[in-house]
Amino acid sequence: MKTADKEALKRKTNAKISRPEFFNIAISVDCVIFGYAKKELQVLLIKSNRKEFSELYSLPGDLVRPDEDLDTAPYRVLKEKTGMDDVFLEQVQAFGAIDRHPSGRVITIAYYSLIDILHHKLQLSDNDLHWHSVKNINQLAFDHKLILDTCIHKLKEQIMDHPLVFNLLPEKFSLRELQDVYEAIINITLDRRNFRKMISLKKWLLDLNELEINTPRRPGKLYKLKKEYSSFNGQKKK
Amino acid sequence: MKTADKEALKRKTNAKISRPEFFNIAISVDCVIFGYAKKELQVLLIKSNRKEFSELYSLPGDLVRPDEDLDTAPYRVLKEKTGMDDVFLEQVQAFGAIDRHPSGRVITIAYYSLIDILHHKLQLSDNDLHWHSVKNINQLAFDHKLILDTCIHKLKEQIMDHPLVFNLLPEKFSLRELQDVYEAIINITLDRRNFRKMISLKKWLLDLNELEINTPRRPGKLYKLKKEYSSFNGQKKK
DNA sequence: TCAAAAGTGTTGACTTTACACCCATGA
DNA sequence: TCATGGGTGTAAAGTCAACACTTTTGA
Repeated sequence: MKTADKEALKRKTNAKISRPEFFNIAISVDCVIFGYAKKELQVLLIKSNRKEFSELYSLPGDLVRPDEDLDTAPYRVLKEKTGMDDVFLEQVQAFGAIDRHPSGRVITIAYYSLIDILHHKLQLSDNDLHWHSVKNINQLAFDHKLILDTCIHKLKEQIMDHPLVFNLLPEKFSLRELQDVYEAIINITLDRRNFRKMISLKKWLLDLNELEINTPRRPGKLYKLKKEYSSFNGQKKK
Repeated sequence: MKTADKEALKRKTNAKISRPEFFNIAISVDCVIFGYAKKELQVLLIKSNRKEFSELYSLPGDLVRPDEDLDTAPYRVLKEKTGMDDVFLEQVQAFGAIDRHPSGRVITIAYYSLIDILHHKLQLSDNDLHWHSVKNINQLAFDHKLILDTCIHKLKEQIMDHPLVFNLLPEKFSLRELQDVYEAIINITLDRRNFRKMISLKKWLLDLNELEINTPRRPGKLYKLKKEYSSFNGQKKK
C-alpha cells in the first residue's frame, strides 16, 4: 500500500471513530453474584424497575463509566450493592445482541463473583436485592437468564481445577460443608471418601486442628484455604 | 421500595442511559485469526496505520456497528479481510483498560478464529495483511500482544477437549500433519503412538482409505473430520 | 444406649506414559 | 538397496470409581 493510501485509510478510520453513531452503543457490566445457603447455590437478584419486565428479576449491573477501567466497573457494582470488596470476580463473556435491551443498544459484559453470604461485611444496599436459589429461577429480565446459565456453566467447569468455592464459605469450614457446596454446584452427590481424597490431593487446605462447635452431632475437623491460594490480592492460582 | 421510589429510580436510569457521556465509549472487535504453515502457528496481522504505532503490527478489527449483533461483527471483519465465511470463530474476552486506545475510549472484544491458510477461498484483501509466526511476535500495537497471548492460552486449553485444530487443515489430512499442528500449538513434541491412540479414542475422524499423493517418502493415510464435529453450522461440539 | 454423622483403605477398571521394531515407498 | 518416515502393541505406573465398617459425639 502506498503512503498516500495509508493516509487516506487513517483519515477514514479517525473519521469513523469520531462519527457520533459509533458512540450510540452503551456498555454495561452485569454481575452474577453467587452465594451458598440452605445447601443450594444462590444468586443475588434485584427486582427489575422497567415496566417491560415488571415482576421479573434481573442481575445487578451498571453502565461502565467513561473514566474507569472495564474490569473495575463490576467491583464498583459489587461494592455498591453488597458493601464487599476483596472478592473473587472474573470476566465471563460479552453479550451484545441488537435487541437485548429495550431502551437502546447496550452491550454488556458479564462477570461472576463468589461471596460468603454470612460475611460480616455483607450489607445489601437495597430492599429489592435478594438471594435466590438458582434452581428456582426460570425467567429473568433482559437476556439475564442466558447470562446466568453461562456463568453457572463456567463455574461448574472451573471448580475442580481452581480453588474457587472457598469464596462461598467462611474462613473456617469442615470437609462436610465443602462437599455440600460442591454438590450444590455440580448437582451430583459425591462419594465422601473419594471427595476427601480428591481435595487432599490438591493440597489447597490447612488442617486447623480445631473442631466445629455447636453441632447437633459429632463435630467435624475445621480447615481453611492456604493463604497462597486465596483468590484476591492478585489473580487466581492454579 | 415504594412505587414512587421505583418510578424515581426508573427515571434516573433512563436519564443516565441517555446522557451523552455514557455513549462516549466505542466498541470494537479484534480478531485473532490463526493459521498453520511451515510447521508453525501463524496469525494474521496488519501494519498499524497509526503514527503512535508506526512500524508495529496490529490485529484486524473494526468498530461494532450499531445495527449488527456483537457476535456478527467479527464474522464481518473476517469476511472483509480474508473472504472467508463458514469459519470457526469464538469470543474470548473483552479488554477495556482506559488508556488502551490512543484516540479515545474503546473497549474491544476479542475473538479467535482458525482457518486453513491454503483454503481456495482465502484471499487477503489488503497488501498490508500478512501471516506471522506467533513465535516471532514480541510486540504489537495497542494491547494486542496481551490479546494475542490470551487467545493462544485459550487455544491451548481447548484443543485437547474440542475438535478445533481441524479448522487449520485442509479437508483431508494425514495423522502426521495433524500431530504437527498439535505440536506447533502446544510447543511440545508428542510420542507418535500415543498421539494416534489419543486421537483414535476421540472418534473424531473418518478413515478415507486414501493415501497422500506426491509425498517425497512413503505416503500416509488420509482422514477427515466427521461431519458431526465440524465447527461451523452451529456450535462447537464436545 | 442409641442415632447420626465423622472418619478412614482397598480393589479393580481404566487411563496415561514410555518405549522399539518392521514396513512401504521414492529416490 | 537405502534412507525416510509410516505404522503398530505392550507393560508399568498412575488415576478414578466403587464400596462398608468403626468411631465419636449429643441427646
